[in-house]
Amino acid sequence: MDMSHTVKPVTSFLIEDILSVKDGRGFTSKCCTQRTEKCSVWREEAEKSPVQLFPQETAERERTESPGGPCPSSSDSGFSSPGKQKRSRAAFTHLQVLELEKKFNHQKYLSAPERAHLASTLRLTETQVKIWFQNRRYKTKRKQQTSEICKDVYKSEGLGLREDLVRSSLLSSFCKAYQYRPYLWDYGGPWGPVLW
DNA sequence: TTTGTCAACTGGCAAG
DNA sequence: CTTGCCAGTTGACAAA
Repeated sequence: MDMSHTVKPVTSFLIEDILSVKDGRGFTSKCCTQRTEKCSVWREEAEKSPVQLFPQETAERERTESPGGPCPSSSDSGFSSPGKQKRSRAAFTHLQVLELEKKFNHQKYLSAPERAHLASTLRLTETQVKIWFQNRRYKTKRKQQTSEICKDVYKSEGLGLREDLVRSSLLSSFCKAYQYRPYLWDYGGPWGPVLW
């Protein structure tokens, strides 16, 4: 973990906080409170670089301008409607994902300068790149863990007989289905009464 | 309507 | 104290 280079994060919730915009959950947690205290610093930062004021909106706008072209799945800006604000989820372009994946395959962790460079190259915010790598690492880890669990289950079940084929396919679909829901394994284990 | 995906988020922790 | 990471959750959106 490279901590030698530090970058002030300008996350979307902070910006929303600065602008007194709240999402459904509000910003009352300890973490948010702590970070809200830093808003004066980040407001300054945000004023210096207005492009980061609305990372998601920026990403939306940039998506339409990016070489990959607009992503059909993105239609709302997330900040357009007055009153209750909708949380927006940026959908990165194929090109952006491709480059991110390429970089990820090469290195799992980015230093601040590398992140900044990649962000500017892909016309994303540094926060978006950071979060993407974070999510990507976690996703990889979960997939790996799940596949190992499934492998162990196959082994311990001693599959191979004809009548086990049905169960085998059930196992396959189960392992596939729950690779993104690891917390479901906790209900008495994967073969607990809830599932079987 | 339900389900799957994924960016954005929270909260805790560790490093410097 | 600040920052980034991990683990897990939320919510928007598309596809089935």
